[in-house]
Amino acid sequence: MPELPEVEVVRRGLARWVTGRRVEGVEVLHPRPVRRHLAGSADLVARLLGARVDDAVRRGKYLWLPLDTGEALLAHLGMSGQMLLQPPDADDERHLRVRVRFGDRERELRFVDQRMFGGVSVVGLEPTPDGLPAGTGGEGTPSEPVLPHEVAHIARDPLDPYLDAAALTARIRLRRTGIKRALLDQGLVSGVGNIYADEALWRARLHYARPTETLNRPEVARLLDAVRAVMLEALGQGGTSFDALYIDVNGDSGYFDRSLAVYGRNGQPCPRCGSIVRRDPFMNRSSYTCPGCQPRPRRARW
DNA sequence: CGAAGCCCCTGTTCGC
DNA sequence: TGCGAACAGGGGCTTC
Repeated sequence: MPELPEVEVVRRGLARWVTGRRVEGVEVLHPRPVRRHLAGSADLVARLLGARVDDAVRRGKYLWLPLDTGEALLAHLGMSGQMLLQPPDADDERHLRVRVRFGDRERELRFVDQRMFGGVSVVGLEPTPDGLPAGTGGEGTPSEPVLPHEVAHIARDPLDPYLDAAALTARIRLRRTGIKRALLDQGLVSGVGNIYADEALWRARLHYARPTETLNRPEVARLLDAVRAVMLEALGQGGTSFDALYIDVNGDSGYFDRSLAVYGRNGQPCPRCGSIVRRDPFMNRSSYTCPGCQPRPRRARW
């Protein structure tokens, strides 16, 4: 799925366009992507009609549009979700699931999702436990200190200015698991998926199966710096796109895939030491490592 | 509480 | 060419 940088690219595109616009029409074309809206699609439509969008906010891979009704349109892109801003006369996409029309008729918001792991719902907002802004919003302005209940269990992400890095480091070191599993745990730190986990581990020269309790504080700090750095670089290049499944609100691909050191580069040389990158099965997925830079620890855990 | 496995979907690619 | 298996960037839920 799109990970943090890709979702942030989408958030920025939405913030620029939909903020201040009022919903005039909503069409749900498939029930599955609205399954998390338990009251049903008719209720979802009713709550959106006439509402004005006030912002676009993101925490980790979750994205929501606060409305002037006090609720928010919550979205998760899952593995293949897209938020597109299209001219209303553009042909419907093959996997178009939800359409939101605005008063001005210039563009409409389309939720497109092939695999339908993602979805949208209309949710209430509640105060953040710490009273701090919930995540990344606006045009450089902090978001309001409220977030959807559905996002309350999601930790702050590496690009969140209010992330407590010292506390996160301590929590990681208290875990009893492999470091990559910890990185992928959205309740510990959010926004990191398979691609950026592998890239950050490579940059920090750590193997994915390093037991968390064997990492010292500087090692964890180095890893978190690497996560931040790789995400910022990806953001600067519009995110990572392997195919047409991840694109921004205008349908354009990012090009960070050209900068990936190990992810998806099985059999190719490590850009740092030349060793051949390997792919290992990991949690029903894959992990890519450089055997030279990231030797497997004697005591491995995953 | 934390850790780990299962499952939800569709489409493409790969190997036989 | 045909077909089944493997695989694809996630996360909620259940169980232990």
